[in-house]
Amino acid sequence: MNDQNKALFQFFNEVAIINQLSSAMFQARLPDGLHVSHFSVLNHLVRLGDGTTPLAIANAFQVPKTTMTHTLSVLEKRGLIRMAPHATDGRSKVVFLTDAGRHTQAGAIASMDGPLARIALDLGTDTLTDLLPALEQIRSYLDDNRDI
Amino acid sequence: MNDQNKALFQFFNEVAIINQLSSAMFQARLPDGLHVSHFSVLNHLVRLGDGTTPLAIANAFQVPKTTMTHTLSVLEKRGLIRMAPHATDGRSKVVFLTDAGRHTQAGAIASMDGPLARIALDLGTDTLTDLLPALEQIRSYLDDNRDI
DNA sequence: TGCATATGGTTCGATATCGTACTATATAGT
DNA sequence: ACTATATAGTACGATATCGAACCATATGCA
Repeated sequence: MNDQNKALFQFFNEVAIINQLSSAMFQARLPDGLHVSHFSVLNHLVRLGDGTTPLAIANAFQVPKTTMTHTLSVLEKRGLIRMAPHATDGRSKVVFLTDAGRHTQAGAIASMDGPLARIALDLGTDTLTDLLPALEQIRSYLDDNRDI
Repeated sequence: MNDQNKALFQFFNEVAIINQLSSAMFQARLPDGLHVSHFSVLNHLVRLGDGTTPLAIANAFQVPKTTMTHTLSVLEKRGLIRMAPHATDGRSKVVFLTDAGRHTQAGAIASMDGPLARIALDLGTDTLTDLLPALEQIRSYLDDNRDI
């Protein structure tokens, strides 16, 4: 492997470690048995709107649909979402947030305010946000080239 | 949550998605039942040297020691590493790569050469490597502030 | 219309990850 | 030396993730 590829490899390695550490940080703030993956779905529904199908959510997170079936069943058992049959497609379902789900999401977001503010203070907001355009470009490229 | 924190939140979100996509890419290149986490340990031992303890490896990857016990047992069953008692500490063990382990790591690295070269071609190497200093700084900060 | 194929979702089995509790050995303080 | 505490590793149980197989409904096409 040449130096160029070594550097690329290191890039993905750094990304993996940052993800590991930041996930642990978020996890520690979530209520009892709520996993980061559960919160992510709640957050997705709040930000982009509910009423979408399980498969659409699975695709948005790049996880197999079986994983999303499991995640949604946990959220439903906890009363944070509600599933209804799809209006026009008999095979499909639609997912709605409950009041409890919105409340849980808001609480979780609020609990992360402190740590994020501290990071901004210590590192400077720009240290992270300056990277956003490039990261979005890379994410979009990888998303469009999953068969690479 | 203010705009600053929203941007920080988005940064970690992009990192998570890139990690998800790149892990899937690596995973697809690994031989049969070898998981990314297994390869990562092999790679760590090759790059930083073997003869270290399970706990040291667990700390390096920020995973619980129970997870590393499991990962190492898989690698040992496959004959990719070998475990020996620690020379001076009776509680501890040391981990060594086998020839098969070195061979597997080299093969996996080689198989990623193609995809990495293609990414370099499509995005430009600098698009990714220019971010490395900032990412290292962020990773190092998070690593030093795990209690945040 | 009828049949082949595609799609949305679940079930099931295998494995990864992780927390709690436990064992064995080391170290510190008296 | 003795005891209390700390540390390295494992056993076990719970949950997350994922692939393969399956069922039900939709869609395309003759």
